[in-house]
Amino acid sequence: MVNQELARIFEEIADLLEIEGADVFRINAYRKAARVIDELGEDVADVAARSELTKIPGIGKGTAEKIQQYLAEGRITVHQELRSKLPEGLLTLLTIPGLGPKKVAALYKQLKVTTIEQLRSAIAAGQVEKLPGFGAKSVENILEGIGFLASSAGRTPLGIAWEIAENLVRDVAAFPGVRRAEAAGSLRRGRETVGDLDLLCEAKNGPAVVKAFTKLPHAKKVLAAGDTKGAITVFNPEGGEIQVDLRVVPAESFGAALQYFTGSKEHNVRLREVAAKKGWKLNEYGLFEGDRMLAGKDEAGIYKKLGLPFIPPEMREDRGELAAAKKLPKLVTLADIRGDLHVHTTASDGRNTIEEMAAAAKARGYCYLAITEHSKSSVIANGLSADKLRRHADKIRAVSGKLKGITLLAGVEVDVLADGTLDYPDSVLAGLDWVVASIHSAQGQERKKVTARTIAAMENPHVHAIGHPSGRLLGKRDAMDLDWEAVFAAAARTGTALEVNASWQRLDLKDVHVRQALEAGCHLVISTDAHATDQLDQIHFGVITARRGWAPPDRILNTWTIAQLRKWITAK
DNA sequence: GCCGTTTTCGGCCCGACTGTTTTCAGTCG
Repeated sequence: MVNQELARIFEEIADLLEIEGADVFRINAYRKAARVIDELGEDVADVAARSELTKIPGIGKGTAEKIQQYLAEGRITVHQELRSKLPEGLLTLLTIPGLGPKKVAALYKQLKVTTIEQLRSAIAAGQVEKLPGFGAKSVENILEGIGFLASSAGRTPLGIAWEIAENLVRDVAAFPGVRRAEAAGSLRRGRETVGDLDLLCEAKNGPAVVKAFTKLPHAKKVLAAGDTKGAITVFNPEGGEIQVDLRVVPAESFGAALQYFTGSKEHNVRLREVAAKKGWKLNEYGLFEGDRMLAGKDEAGIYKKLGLPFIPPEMREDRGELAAAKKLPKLVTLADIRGDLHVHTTASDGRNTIEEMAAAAKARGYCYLAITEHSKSSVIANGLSADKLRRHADKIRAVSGKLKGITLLAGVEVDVLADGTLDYPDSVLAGLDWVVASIHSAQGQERKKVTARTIAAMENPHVHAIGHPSGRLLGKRDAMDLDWEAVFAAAARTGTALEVNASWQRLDLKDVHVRQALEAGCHLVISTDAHATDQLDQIHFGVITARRGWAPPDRILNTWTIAQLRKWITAK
């Protein structure tokens, strides 16, 4: 948790320095430090204990000292000095769309405005409009920005954003003159939440397409409408509105634009550095040597020309993908998945029967499906008694015997109880083909306890995988305070797979933990935890998350044949 | 403030749109 606190403080230092008008590169260095600490797989205190802080890319002597000061004293001098100079409210003003550091500084210095309320009053009194650099229109925009802030849900979960984007891409593709349309941005990279949607389309007449875009019936507001770019907001089921940007580009630049707008911003900066070293320039129109275009029609051509392999969107996070370019792993794809090893039926809290789930899995082309109901302590989820579970297993096997082309595994999702014991005795678990162990209760226990529980479950020879290992629910419930290094080491040692739960509400393990687990030698299983046939589709989000953790197919159990899978189960 | 198959100093990615401006600053991605 200290990682996130430190990241927030570094971000705050960057924001405050920006208001002060400090050197941009110094500001960016703090932002970079914030990001790498936030994404660091392990506890920054452990890295500090090994005196390896400056080995983290983006952490130099200065930030390392500040991290050490924070670990020792719980404060950072520069941060405190900035906070005593600038009121806290300025950071809130900075979150208003359209209001940046320069304008916030002007509002503070000239009108003593430090809160949104004071800003409203100053606007009402006509003071803001008179400030140099402000005017009637900017005042209007600030008021709209305040309104957007109040109605915005913040970042939107990938699963929700995906559906909105699919519909909009279809709309845009249908505009006259549009040859193709695609979603870019963090959605294409598969980030677990997205801030806004970035769409891209190929067309000759930019202004006409932008006009059609801003006239979409579900456009709530029009934020911008230029010759090649439009921005609107649309209804967001998560609450409020979500911003959607559209860029219109010609065919010869489509790949460059797709690359550019897919980001991440940090990945693009690295890529431009590679281009600059060769004396070239890379922008959203293409890769150029002087005026001569070297690439831009498609993304792959740009990477190739720069001497790099095609880097999949999920890897473009500036997490070492350029440095590793010579030996990038071959990432798992949706087509590699041969089965789902965590689903429920009406026997516990699912909505479909064994037969229905099996038919849906077969329709997806799966070779196997594990039915894993809840265990008896999960009363709310209608968990099964040991007797009911035995009879259910018999039924699963009976149904499996009648099916052609797909094998059903009689499994269970057994609760790991608060004391680390499992919800069924070994004798019951021994009679099953596949056992997922999950924590559903006492998730707020201290680190030592939740870690010991998880490890105890893995040490049971009948447990084959740990379900949704962190227990988080995106935006709703925090992850358990696990000692991840200990968990990964135990998973590798005991030969227990860790689940990448594909439900977009969970995405658990998350991307950085997937990568860390793989480095520790763990095996993974991508499962939907589907409670209905249509939820089997969510496997897609699990695959994306695994790809973001650089997962190759051979380390993911459910890309294997059933024979390989059974061999691995027996080995445990 | 970081970083180094050119460097321990001098770089650090690039462009669109808007609004307030008479040529550009601020914001955003």
